[in-house]
Amino acid sequence: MTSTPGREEKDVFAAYLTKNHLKRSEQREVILDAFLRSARHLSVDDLLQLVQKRRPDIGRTTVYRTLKLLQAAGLAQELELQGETRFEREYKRQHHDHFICKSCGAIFEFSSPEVERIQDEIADGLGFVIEGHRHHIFGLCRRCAARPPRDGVRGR
Amino acid sequence: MTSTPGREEKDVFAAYLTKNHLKRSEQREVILDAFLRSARHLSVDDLLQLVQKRRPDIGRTTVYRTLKLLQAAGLAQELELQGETRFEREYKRQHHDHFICKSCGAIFEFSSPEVERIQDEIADGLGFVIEGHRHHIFGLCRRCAARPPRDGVRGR
DNA sequence: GTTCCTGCAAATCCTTTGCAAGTTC
DNA sequence: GAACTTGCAAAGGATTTGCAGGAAC
Repeated sequence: MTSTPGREEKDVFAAYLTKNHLKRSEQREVILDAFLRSARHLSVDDLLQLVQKRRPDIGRTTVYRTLKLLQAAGLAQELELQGETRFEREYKRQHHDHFICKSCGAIFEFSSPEVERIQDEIADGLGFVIEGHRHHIFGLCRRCAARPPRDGVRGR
Repeated sequence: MTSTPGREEKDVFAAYLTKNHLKRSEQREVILDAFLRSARHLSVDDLLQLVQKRRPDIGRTTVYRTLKLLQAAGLAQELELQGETRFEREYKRQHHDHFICKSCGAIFEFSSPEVERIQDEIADGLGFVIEGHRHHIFGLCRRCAARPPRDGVRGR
């Protein structure tokens, strides 16, 4: 019966810290909170900006370090999209993959149990044990496909 | 009727250079040749070493620059595998994706028309125009899955 | 009080760029 | 000779690390 949004993740993080003899801090709380409230797929800079709106004194280094912790705690996942590093929430989220629009930078998520199944079959054939996968499709989203291409437009 | 291995690629490269008012050079030939003879999935360092076996005076910068040309000419493709940048041959190769063994670093290729088809269907549903995709599966290869895990062993 | 955190500056790593000298056309 | 290439050193961008001072336990 969690009520506050992100409550569960915050508990998980607290437990992670305790278990590893680490300490809670104002900074870590602000960073986690910003991460949880944020849109998906943030860059380190995106997150830093969000964080600094509330606490301008929090440094980039701390954001990097906290993101590592969040990953270790299973709350965040790193993504390499078109050469850019991004982070998204991971906790209790269904596995999914990404479409990336090369024109406007929009990111769409999708998932396909069928693809997962085929993957498993192929892996079995090779005797390969799957731990994870990344499946990125890039191209043009509906809007950009409809729109006449404008050079050099590459949003985030 | 090409006979020399890589003959075709070399011709393509020569044509690319001519078409773009670029010049041939000993260095570019050595680098392309090393690239074509090499195993798949080389890092810049791998390639540099191969090249320097024959011509120790060729610099890293030139390898970077030549790889850009090879990509532009459609001969090489860049791959981001587990945070490492690698290059593989692209010319007239069937599209394929990769399994990466996290323990020994081995890379296996696979392809699945079925997965491609499902992808297309999903993209259609979103009105998305696919330009390409990257599908990486990581886990343990047959040998490493059978072997007791040894800490810290992470080959290339 | 001890251990852990934080922010800064400095260090790394990978890749690109400026430039003077050498090559190719 | 004009235009392009090369290798070096320096610059860049992203991320990590050393360290002294500050906070949590």
